[in-house]
Amino acid sequence: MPKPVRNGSSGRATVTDKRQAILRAAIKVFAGRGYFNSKVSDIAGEAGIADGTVYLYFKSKDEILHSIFDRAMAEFIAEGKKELAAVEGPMAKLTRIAELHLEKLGADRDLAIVCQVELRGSTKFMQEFSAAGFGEYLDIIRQTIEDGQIAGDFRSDIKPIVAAKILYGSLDEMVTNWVLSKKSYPLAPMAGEVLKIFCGGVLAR
Amino acid sequence: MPKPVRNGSSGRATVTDKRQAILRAAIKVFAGRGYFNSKVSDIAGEAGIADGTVYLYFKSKDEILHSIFDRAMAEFIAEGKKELAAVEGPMAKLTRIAELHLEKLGADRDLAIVCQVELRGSTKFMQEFSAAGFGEYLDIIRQTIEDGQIAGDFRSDIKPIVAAKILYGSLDEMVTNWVLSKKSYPLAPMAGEVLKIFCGGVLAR
DNA sequence: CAATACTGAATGATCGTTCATTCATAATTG
DNA sequence: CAATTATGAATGAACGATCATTCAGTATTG
Repeated sequence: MPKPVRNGSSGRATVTDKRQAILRAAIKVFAGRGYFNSKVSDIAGEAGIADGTVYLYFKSKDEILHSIFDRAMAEFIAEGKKELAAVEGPMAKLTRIAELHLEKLGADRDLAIVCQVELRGSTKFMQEFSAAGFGEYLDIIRQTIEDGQIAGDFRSDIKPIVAAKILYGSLDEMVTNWVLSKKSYPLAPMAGEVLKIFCGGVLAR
Repeated sequence: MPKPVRNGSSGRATVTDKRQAILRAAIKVFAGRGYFNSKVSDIAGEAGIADGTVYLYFKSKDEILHSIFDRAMAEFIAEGKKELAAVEGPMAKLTRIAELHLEKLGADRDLAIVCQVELRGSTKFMQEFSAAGFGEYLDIIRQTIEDGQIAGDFRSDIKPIVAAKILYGSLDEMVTNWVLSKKSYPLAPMAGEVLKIFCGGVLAR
C-alpha cells in the first residue's frame, strides 16, 4: 500500500489514515510505558509498520507527542464550544463543562493517561501546553463563572479565576485518581459529586 | 573531604550531609531540566563532586528521585501530624492542612516543581507514589472531613473521600499554576481563597 | 602505611534518526 | 493491451550520539 493519495472510492486520504494509525499506536505505547521509556520502534511495531516509516509522517518522536495533545485539545475545545452554545445559563453551562470533561477523558483511558500523566512529565511541555489550549479552556470556565456572578447566580465575593482553577483542579484530580486506580469504575458520574460540593460547599447549613 | 564518618564536633554524620547535598543538587537539576533530560553528571557537577561519587551514596539515578520524594513526603506528613495534633476542630484542622500544603511547597519552588511535574512523568512512579505517602495524606483529609460530619459541622450528604479529593485537587492546581506561572507571587495566601469556596460553595445564598 | 573516600576516564548499552535499497503500482509506449 | 519504465512509499540495517554505570587508580585520613 504505497501512494498516499486519495483511495479509489472514499474521499479520505490514506496519508491521514496512516498518521492517525501512528498516533493511535503512540497513545497506546506512551500510556503503557511512558514517553521517555517508549522507543520509536515500539510505536512502529504497534502500528505494524517499519521504524523508518514513522519519520515519513512525523519529524520526530517529540512531534508525535505534540500532535497527540494538539489534536485532542483542539477537538475537545471545538466540541465543547459547540455543545455549550446550546446550553442556557451559567449554572447549566458549568454542569455541562464538568460532564464533558469527565465524559471525554473517561471514554479513552489511554488518551487520559497521556494527558494526565505523560504530558506533565516536563516543565517545558507543561508551559507550551499551558500557553496553548489549556489557557483557553480555563478561560471558558472563568468567563462562565463571571457571567454567573453578573446574573446573580454566583457569589460576588469570590475571584472567578480562582473558582475556575478550583473546578478544573477538582475535575483533574478525579481523572488522575481514575487513571491510577486499579479498580474500574465509570468516571462521568463523578461530575455530579464535584458540582455538589463546588456549588454548595461542605459546610452544614 | 573523604571519610563519610561523623565529623569532629557536631553530632551529625558527614555521610548524611553529603547525601543531602546530592539530593539538594538533584532537586535543582531535575527542576530545571526534568528527570529524563538530566544527566547524573549534571547532578554531580551541581553538587561539586565527581560523577562516580554519586554512586557511593545512591544505587542509581532512579533511587535519587525516589529518595527526594520519600524524604519530602515523610517530612511533610510527620510535621503535618504534629501540627495538626495541636489544632482543635475539623474546620480548623482543614484550614491548617491547606495552609501547610501551600506553605511547604511555596517555600521551595524547586521541590515543588519536582513534586508537581517531574514525579508525574511516569505512570509507574505515580502508582508507587500513590500507594505510598500520597494515600496517607489523602486519608488524613478524608478522616478530618468525616469527623466534621459526625460533629455536624459538615454536610452529611457528601462523600468524605470525594470531598478530600476535591480539596487536594484544588490545592494541587494552585501549586501547579504557581509553579508554571511566569509571575512570582506568594502561594500560601491562596489557602484562604480555596477554603472559602470549598466550604461555602460558589452559589449565591 | 593501611584503610577508606573520591575521582573521572572508559565502557557498553541504548535508542533516535538516516538513507540506500526494494518493489508494488501507475504511467507511458508502440 | 502487453511490455517497459518511472515513481515514491515503505523498509530495516546501520550510524552516531548520548548517558548511566563501573572501576582502576589517586588522595586523604588517622
